Amino acid sequence: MDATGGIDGVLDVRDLRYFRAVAEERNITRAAERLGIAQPPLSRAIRQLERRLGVSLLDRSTRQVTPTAAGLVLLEEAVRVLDAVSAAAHRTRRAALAAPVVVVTAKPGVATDLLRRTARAYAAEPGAARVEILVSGYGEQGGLVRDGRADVALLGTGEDDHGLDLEPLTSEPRVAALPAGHPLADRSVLSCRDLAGLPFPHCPVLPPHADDYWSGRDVRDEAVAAPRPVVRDSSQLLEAVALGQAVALIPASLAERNRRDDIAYRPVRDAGPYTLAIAWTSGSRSPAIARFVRTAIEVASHERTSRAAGPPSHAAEPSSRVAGPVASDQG
Amino acid sequence: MDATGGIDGVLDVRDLRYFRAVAEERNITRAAERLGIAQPPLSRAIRQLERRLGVSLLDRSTRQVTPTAAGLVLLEEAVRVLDAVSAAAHRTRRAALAAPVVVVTAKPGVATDLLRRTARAYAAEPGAARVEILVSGYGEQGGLVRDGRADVALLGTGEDDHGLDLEPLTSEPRVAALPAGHPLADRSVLSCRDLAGLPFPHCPVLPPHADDYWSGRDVRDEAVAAPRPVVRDSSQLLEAVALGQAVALIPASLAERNRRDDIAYRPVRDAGPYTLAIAWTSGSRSPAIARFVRTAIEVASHERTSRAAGPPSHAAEPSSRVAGPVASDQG
DNA sequence: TCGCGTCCATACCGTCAGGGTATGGCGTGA
DNA sequence: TCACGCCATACCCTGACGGTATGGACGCGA
Repeated sequence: MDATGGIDGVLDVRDLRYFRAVAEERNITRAAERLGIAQPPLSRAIRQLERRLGVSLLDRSTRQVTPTAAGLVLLEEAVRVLDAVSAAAHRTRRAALAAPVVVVTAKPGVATDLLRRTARAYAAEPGAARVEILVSGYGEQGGLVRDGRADVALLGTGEDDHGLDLEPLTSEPRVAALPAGHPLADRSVLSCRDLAGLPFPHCPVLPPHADDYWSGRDVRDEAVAAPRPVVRDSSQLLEAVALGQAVALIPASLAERNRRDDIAYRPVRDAGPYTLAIAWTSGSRSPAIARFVRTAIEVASHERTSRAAGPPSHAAEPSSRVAGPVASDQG
Repeated sequence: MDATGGIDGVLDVRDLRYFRAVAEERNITRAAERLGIAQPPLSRAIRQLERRLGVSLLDRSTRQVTPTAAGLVLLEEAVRVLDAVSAAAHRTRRAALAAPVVVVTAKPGVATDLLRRTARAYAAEPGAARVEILVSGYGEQGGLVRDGRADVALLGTGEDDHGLDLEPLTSEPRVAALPAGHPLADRSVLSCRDLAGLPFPHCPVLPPHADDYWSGRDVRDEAVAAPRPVVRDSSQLLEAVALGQAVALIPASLAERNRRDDIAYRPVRDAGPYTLAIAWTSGSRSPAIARFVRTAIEVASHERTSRAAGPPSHAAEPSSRVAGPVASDQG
């Protein structure tokens, strides 16, 4: 039970920070300067880590180090741990504040209206915590909740929602945004096949495989040779489209609010809808968060029923997921 | 940016292990011997942790230490982190094995049949990983997946499933198990109200509030003065009932397989069903796990359709949850 | 009320892990 | 073939962490 190593002390936050840097940079020297330490201690730390785990984590060819299969697993787990550690510090500090605070976030443009209305409705409830709204860029929401900087986020389902509990709020069709002169703009309706291979924008904070969010499908298999512009919010996205650098699948409401001559919006027959959901830390036991989530669901449901003129396909089905915020809410 | 403290190095696995022990034991001396260190270093470590976080974590009355509100938050987060760290080590080591392995677990009695059939169907698929079946006691399944000792678990929904992705497989009614001579055994059908205040068994590995699993409702509010027998598996549970120490809500199939004179089973009108689900690490990207989950869903669905004589309420609705195992399965 | 026991905090000390600097080895590309 | 880039090894030093000894506060029982 010692040669193979117990599980208790083999991994440390420091080890995981170090290994993450190396596995991501694929270069020990660069990783060392990213970490602010010298290269030799980092080399040694990684080797010690491999010895303690009894597992080879890196293939060390002379020009670069590449993670082994086990190394890739550890990288994924390391991100999870580091998020959890950061969350622990953030949430503990927030819990120590004199007045309770709920930090909510959403990307600007798509979801901030709903978020503001929810925050207002929540603030009107008796015993509500102070609400702090954090504006964030594309694809940042999931990370903000996971590492504890935010308690609750509004994000599109499938965006970056693993490890979070979520409840759908609203759903709307997605349309293709094309540069005005684009050949496809001549057609009145498109399908996902038409869009294959076109340059979809790239969101810098998401892992590469998450890019299927913008394309409505999985782009991992395809050799995406086309240069992919980097965007951080909807105005950058639309600008990239207008300049002919990209096409994108965007929520219909975003298109409606941004009618312009240099962009053509076209329905896409088989594109999945854009579903906006509220997300929070999986298994959170905070009454304030549970209360806020419930308020958001109510606000969204009221808005659906009040503007009942809209097509019924715009309504999100309530999730059948069993786990909700489990806090009993008598505070 | 230094007085308030950054987030980077304030928390360490060691700190969280230490704090967890203290917060759970509510006694530094006992926590120290549980950790296998002397008391003074532990005292110092906790104080340093408080200083680094800038947060008071413990109320130190003279006879015992009790966690503050922030301390309770940190305790919850610490458990999460420690599970994730343990999972990182376990999964990395498992990923380094020559032949890929999927470790699956279920409690004995209720779910092992389905698990075995799923394992057999999975093993027949091309390129399947080796399946290792881990038997576990009541309420252990969630923890086993969270800390990485298992990859996949079959468990009842609501049991201990936070932080896991899950997909319902089968659903069946729950019945009350009563000692043969119990007054309620005279009635042919019961309701949850009848059972309020009765001694439901206690599962040692679950946190106290999770006991509502056995009672079908939330027992946190009630002053449960009745002594609660501790059970670890279904035979212990039934024994406790037969001895008159407990009553329990159990899946109907378990009752059918354990007909005996000293226990009376009675339907409970408003008790929620027992839903068996397959659970895996939220956001897991392993093709083998995704494949196993899919096989389990197919096996369960085949069994539902094949014995179509059963009442339709026994069929679990497929979850509308968007996130499934995200791996593209071409391996 | 006194004394004892329990429990947490402080003081002091030794060890070793972790970080820094210097340097070597190796492969690649010009 | 030379120079550069990159990783590994050798060596030193600082400081963090754990142990022992001890003090102080509070509660309880005689």
